Amino acid sequence: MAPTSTSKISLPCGSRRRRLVLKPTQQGALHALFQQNPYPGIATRERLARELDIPESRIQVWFQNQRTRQLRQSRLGSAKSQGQGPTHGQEQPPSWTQEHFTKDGRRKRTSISPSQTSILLQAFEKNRFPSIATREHLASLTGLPESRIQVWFQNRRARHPGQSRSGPVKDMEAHPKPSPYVTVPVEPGLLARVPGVSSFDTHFFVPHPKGNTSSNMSALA
DNA sequence: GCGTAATCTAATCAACC
DNA sequence: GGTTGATTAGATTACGC
Repeated sequence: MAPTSTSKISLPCGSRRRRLVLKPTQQGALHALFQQNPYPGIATRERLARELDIPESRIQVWFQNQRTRQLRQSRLGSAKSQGQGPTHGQEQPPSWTQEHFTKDGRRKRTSISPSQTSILLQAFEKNRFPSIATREHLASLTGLPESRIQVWFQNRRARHPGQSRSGPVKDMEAHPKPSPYVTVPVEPGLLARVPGVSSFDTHFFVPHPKGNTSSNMSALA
């Protein structure tokens, strides 16, 4: 896929969490548990977090990525075996579907107070894609875990697409598969007033013109 | 460069009012 | 039943080695 020239501008450092490098022992433990249950619930994830000294949110992400890897491999394997001779056993087809593993419960629903919501809303209005630094700042302001703030922003973006002016999302059908994000430079000063918006956020990381990128900017004014 | 952690969307489940 | 937090698959980005 040819990347369009405007599809991606690299963000200032600090926009993403620093990448975690797992130790071999941690990798081993995660793999072992994955064999038993690729869908660990919150209790298991928290126990692992304590035992391996890895944040629970990183364990959740590891399992997400690992399921993807596993599925991709098994599909690759079965695609090969269609053209080639069948490969007996060894390769576990994804027989581990979710139903078998949902016993271990979900995280308890986090209740977010009106005052916490108000802080998050203010930050959201200024930046729908907060950096890790901003999320952590918001976490300290609200007392909520950073991972819950990340989820809050995800849900919020999904349910409140843009201030999406009046019209329905319509254009861009000309480009069926737009690049998922573009970044838009923003004056740091505009953000300084907002609690929870750090100086890292000198770019707005916005979805590719579902609406209009420039109108997103005008929302700041 | 590769492998993979991090992030995203969209869809869905489920707790709480 | 509506709202909204939690989880999922899948696609993509970008960083550490």
